[in-house]
Amino acid sequence: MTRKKVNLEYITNESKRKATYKKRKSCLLKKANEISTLCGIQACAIVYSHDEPNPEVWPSHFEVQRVLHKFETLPKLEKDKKMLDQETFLKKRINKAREQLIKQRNENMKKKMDLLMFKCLSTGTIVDNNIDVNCFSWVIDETLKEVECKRTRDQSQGGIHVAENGSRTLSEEKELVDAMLKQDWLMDSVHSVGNEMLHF
Amino acid sequence: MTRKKVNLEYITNESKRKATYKKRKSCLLKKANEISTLCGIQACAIVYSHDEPNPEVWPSHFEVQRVLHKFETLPKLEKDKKMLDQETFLKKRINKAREQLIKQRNENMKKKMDLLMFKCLSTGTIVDNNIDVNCFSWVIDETLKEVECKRTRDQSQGGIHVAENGSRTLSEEKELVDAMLKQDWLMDSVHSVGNEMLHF
DNA sequence: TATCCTATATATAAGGA
DNA sequence: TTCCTTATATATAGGAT
Repeated sequence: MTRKKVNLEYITNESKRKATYKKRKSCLLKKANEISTLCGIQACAIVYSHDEPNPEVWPSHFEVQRVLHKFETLPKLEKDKKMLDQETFLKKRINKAREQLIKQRNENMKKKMDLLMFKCLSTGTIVDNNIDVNCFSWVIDETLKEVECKRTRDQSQGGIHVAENGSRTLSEEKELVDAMLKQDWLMDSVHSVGNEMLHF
Repeated sequence: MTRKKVNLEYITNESKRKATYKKRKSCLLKKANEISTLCGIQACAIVYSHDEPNPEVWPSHFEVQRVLHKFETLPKLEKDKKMLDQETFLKKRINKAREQLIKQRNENMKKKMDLLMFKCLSTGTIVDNNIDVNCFSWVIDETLKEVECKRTRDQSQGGIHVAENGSRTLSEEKELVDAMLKQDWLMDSVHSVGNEMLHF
């Protein structure tokens, strides 16, 4: 996921896949070690490689067995509850992503309107006919309020400043949406929620 | 490990520990998902939190059980072999670190000698009495060879160039060694190898 | 193949809101 | 508490060796 943003999908090139496997396995086990030490918890990981019948385990076979035993002896009811873990996990991710998207759309709309407003001010004409007039006038009102507010507070003339808020451009937003729709593991895993994604 | 380089040790502050746990667990499971998808392998992770009797699992309870079953039914002999996994893993890390250290010591020695040599050339006297004369003269010989070689190849005069090879300074090397000795999880886990570390 | 390098993408500790 | 933000530390893809 560097030098090039890699898609989350099976790597067909074998040597590339193996190289990725090695690096990532190493880091994964390191991370497992870190969370276990830092937070003082029990954890284990089991990772199978393609060409070996035996998995690589962390932190040790013995410890894995200990954790597994604990896991296996959970009451059945608890187990059923835990069956939903992945779905819950993914739902959370999706909801978060959706909220971020909405937030950014709003930011972009605001930015677009701001831009349009200043164009109008400088050219004296409406440049774009495809605008939501209500929204546009709302932005203008808000901007006027801000200006008035600032003027009152400062008791000074200061010009109109457009906040540099780091919001994304429209093309960046499009990329974000595309990227989200490509998240197969989100899509495939939670069908009920996945369908909603299409309405983004 | 950002804003401040965090030591790999139990976080005593409870709220901080919980926050770290949540973040890291999320990332760990994400990573598990990624390696599984990218490399098309089976993997699972089980993480216990302090305040919950049930662990968080990835990718699902069902899949975890499938992987576990595969794991549990390994022939006993194979299991014993796998008992050594963590030790093997750590040994590899230690060996790699040791090799890097040796390499850098050599580079530093060479650099030191280079520096000394040019000081001698410019001042006309030996500045440092605590040198390994054999090593020093070897470096001089090597340098002379390089110069001769270059001259022969280029048939041009070109001055003596010291390669900018990015090797570390002596104080940086010391920091590296200190950092290595602080790696508790390396030290504590492999006693037999750990003792050798002290002789670095 | 294995290792090293390095430009980017991610993860994440602190510090607010 | 949970969510954001931001400055840094890590992870890691693609190349070079």
